[in-house]
Amino acid sequence: MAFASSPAGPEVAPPDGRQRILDEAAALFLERGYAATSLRHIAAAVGMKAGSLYYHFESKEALLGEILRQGIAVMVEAFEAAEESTRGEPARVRTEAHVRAHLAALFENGPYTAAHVTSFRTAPDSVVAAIVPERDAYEARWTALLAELQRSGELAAETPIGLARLILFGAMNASVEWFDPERGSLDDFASEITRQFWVGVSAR
Amino acid sequence: MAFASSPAGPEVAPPDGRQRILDEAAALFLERGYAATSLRHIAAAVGMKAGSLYYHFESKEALLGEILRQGIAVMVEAFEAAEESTRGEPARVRTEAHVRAHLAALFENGPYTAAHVTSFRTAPDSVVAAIVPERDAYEARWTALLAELQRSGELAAETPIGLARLILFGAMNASVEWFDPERGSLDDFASEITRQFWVGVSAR
DNA sequence: GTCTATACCACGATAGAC
DNA sequence: GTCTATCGTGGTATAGAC
Repeated sequence: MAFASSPAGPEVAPPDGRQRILDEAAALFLERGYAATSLRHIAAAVGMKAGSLYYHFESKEALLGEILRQGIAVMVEAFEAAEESTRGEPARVRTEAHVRAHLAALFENGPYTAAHVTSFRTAPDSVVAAIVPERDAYEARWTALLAELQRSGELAAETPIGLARLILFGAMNASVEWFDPERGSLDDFASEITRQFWVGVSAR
Repeated sequence: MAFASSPAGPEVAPPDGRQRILDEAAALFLERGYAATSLRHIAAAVGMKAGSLYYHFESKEALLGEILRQGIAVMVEAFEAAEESTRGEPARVRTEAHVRAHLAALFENGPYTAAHVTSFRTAPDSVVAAIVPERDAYEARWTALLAELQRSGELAAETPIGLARLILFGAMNASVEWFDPERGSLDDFASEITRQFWVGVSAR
């Protein structure tokens, strides 16, 4: 309804052409994996023939590269929004906001971030090499956040930041394998993962 | 040396035939993914031709199925060893032993468990269906362990067991993407992941 | 138990019409 | 911007010699 009754704005128009292909390809890469998804399959999902894809992308690898990059962009955007909305808040509140933002990137803002997380490890070397710097930059933001919380004395001084980030990322990213946003609340999930990360599971 | 100087026993002999193929295939599936690994590639790693693989396996999918099953078997064995060696110990000690056992399955007992973890999500439906019961059984053991620790009052009563298990599994399994057993100590890693799971990262 | 040879198919990619 | 048609390659799988 919003689309039919509102003037055609770039933010509500259904994606077409290039972006439409990326949307369908990201969803298929997420569901079946990059290597198992053929260009004919992607083209069929978009409603065109395989050869036509080459008007928009120079190769299947280039298509994957673009998806991986957009997956990072979505994460970075979510991170920055969490930064701004929680400046000056206590460490645990900020952490939960960032966890919620990362989960939103995985489950609420299109298939790009989830496709990135599931496809990165086995992506062709040349594709990986091109996006490693952007990935590192995102990870560095998290490391900086945790270091800041540690400096403020709210995060335990003995906790190794690098390992803590990897453990938290692991817990969050692995949820693409089992979390279904239709059946569970992302807010509740973000809250619980933050609670376990922050104070653990022991009775005290 | 152990091999050359000791009588040929089944436990030290290098694998041959069927198991040798499984070893190489599991390593390749782990490294490059199932769909991206061809039978010709596997055969070359073993030192034979692709057609010869069909003497040992009826299809590529059957080969994957066997690898996924062995991946579970390795986890189950490690779990049971941890059970027996820590009966009656405090909750945190038992938890750490089981975390260490799961990590050993991932990094020290061949590529089967790691290949399972990385290949399961995008494995063909028929292959997945056949091993789901065994997977569920392994997960049920962990759920039972955590429930027992909760009944004993050492694990917080308000912690949802199912979610705690998924978060812990996520943190452990995701480490196949970054942990290198040649560079880091698995004992230290198991200890730190258990500490974070158990008491969290907050300064208190 | 492994080989050679090959069938058959789907893949990524290109050329040129429209 | 999408189509049809096709190229060359490499995929899984099979048959039969050794």
